[in-house]
Amino acid sequence: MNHPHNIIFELYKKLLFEYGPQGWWPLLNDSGEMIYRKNQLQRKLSANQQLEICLGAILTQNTNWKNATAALRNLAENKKLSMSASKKLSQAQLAELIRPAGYYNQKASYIKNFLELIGENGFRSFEELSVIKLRKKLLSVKGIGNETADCILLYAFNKISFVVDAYTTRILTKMDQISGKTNYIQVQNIFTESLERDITIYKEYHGLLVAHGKKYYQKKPYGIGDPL
DNA sequence: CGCCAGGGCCTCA
DNA sequence: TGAGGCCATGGC
Repeated sequence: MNHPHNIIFELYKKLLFEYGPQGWWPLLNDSGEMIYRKNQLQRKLSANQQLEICLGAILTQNTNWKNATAALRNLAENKKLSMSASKKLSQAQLAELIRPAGYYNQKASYIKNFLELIGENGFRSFEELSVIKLRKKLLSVKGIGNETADCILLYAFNKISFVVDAYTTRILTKMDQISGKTNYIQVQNIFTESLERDITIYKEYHGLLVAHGKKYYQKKPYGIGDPL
């Protein structure tokens, strides 16, 4: 296998050494705390957990994860984190529950669109689709763009698709690997072409980039004090 | 007070 | 295709 950007795999190893396994995607426990599953990433998710990941991916769009968590907690406390219960909510009821996540009217609409795609048969009917086909279906939903689709693919459907977020772009820009006009797919390709096709690496790498990004790439100018 | 958070859509070139 | 405006709460 070719590794045109060895620096990408080198960065992964450095981040893993620095921060350790991240256990993404986090899930709510019964006490309403977000749990990162560092030692049981391989365990199969329940349908409700798959749904929680999908809704979390939409709720956290351009939004602090704490705010998205508060919205998910509202849904959980009201027993709405299941396909059947969530589909019974009106868009206005949904918007009220997810209010702390911000953009709540837009996101309520986006979530309704997503639930409509999944339909009555739930996630099972999608699991045999190729990652290409499922990605296209997700992108056809109004409210699901590249990053949200890849989060859902990777973490909810366990399909290999690298997630690129704002931190990823900032970190690679600082490393002179991309420029301001490198688009999403181009950044994603840099990772895909540089890494072995290992879903555990994909899951961990995105979590590690976020951990690193939160520490050094929040304030401008980005990357001040980054030791890597 | 201002800035921004684990984006995406629409409009207009 | 891509730049700019818009969506909104909560933390700091």
